[in-house]
Amino acid sequence: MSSANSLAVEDLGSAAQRDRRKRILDATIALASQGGFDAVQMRAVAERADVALGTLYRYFPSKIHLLVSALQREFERTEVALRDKPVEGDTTADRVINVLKRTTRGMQSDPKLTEALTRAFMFADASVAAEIHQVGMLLTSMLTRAMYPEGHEVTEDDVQIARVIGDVWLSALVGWVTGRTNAVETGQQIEVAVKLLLRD
Amino acid sequence: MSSANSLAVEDLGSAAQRDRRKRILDATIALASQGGFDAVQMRAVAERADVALGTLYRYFPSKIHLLVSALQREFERTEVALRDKPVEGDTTADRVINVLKRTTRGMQSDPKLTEALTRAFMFADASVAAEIHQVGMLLTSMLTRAMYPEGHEVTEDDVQIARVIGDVWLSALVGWVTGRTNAVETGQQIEVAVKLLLRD
DNA sequence: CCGCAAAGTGGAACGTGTTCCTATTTTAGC
DNA sequence: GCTAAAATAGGAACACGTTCCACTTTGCGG
Repeated sequence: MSSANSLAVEDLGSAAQRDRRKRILDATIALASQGGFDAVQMRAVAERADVALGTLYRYFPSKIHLLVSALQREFERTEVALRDKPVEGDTTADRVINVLKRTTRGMQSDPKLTEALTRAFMFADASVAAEIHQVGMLLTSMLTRAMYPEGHEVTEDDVQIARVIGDVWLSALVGWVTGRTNAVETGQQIEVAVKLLLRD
Repeated sequence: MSSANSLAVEDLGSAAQRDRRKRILDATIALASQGGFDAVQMRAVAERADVALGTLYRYFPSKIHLLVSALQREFERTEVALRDKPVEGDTTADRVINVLKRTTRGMQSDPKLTEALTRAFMFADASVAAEIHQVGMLLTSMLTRAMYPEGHEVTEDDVQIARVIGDVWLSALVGWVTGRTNAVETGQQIEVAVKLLLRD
């Protein structure tokens, strides 16, 4: 189970190792941001991160692991940023829509990067389940936090609704990434779904 | 726009060409069914379809196009089968759930094939937009037909709801394909979403 | 400080998707 | 039926993800 996973930050003992990991993810983001999924080439990442190819594979066992881990780091940063700026909006639906639109806008401001991360996420197979699960939990918790003001209890139903919304958001993102929908339509799609799901 | 698309059946003049196309898609399905996405290797498909590699690429410009076109053909067959057997169920939600569960069961009976087709669908980039769009339309129309008995007018709102349901179904399928959820959970996920979305 | 196990380096090598090129076969128009 | 164009065959070649190996460096327990 754990043999094929990416090395998480907590697993890394020395500062040099944490730094290597950071350099690798930075290089990944930079290349993705510039040329999308195809531009994230393992040799290029290794070179840019000043790391041997074998080392890169020691930290991240595949290109997909690498990109999903990069997504995870970005998402964690987004979540921290959200914690600082509590969500505005009077109703549950409004707050959720605001969170999603803010996040979506952020991603749309760097289309190539979003394309790379989204496609990696969707292409991931069972070996990336652990990393994918992490991202899914982050997304769900971002949404449930938006649904309720501080301290409110979150029921199992709420989690299910959040998951459904997360699913729709992902599908909308995929549609946008693949050029089937534009930014406006993506926003509408999310709004429709949230309003339908949170109309109480 | 059209330069990079797969050759559709309508584009093919001669019977020999239609037959080649069919052989290629048959080979694709067979290989996918047996070994999943990775087993669908272009050389293997070409050999099994008794076609040169160059010819394969002339019919389908990439592995993704090939698999998405195979998905499209399978989906069209599913839709035809559904037309014959009208959906049972008293409420809108029941009918939609039945259609989706029936389709999902069909896919789960051939996990490798489903894995191959689903991953191709999710990995597709902008160059496959046309084929993807076709599949999306098929799915939406399957759902709207399930929502209403014959002849009822379908509003824009209905289409939007159908799209949201389709999104959730796809995400659920991806979760199942990647081993994050099992068959039961997948069914529940769909049921939850449909009940939330069609509760009027 | 030594010695050794773990981690990292540099690069060759392999598999599979994709491209390309040259013959050969099929098709269509006359 | 003949010929030019299009389609197909057969296969070499290339790109990039991935694996592997021999060597060097790092870090740590004694």
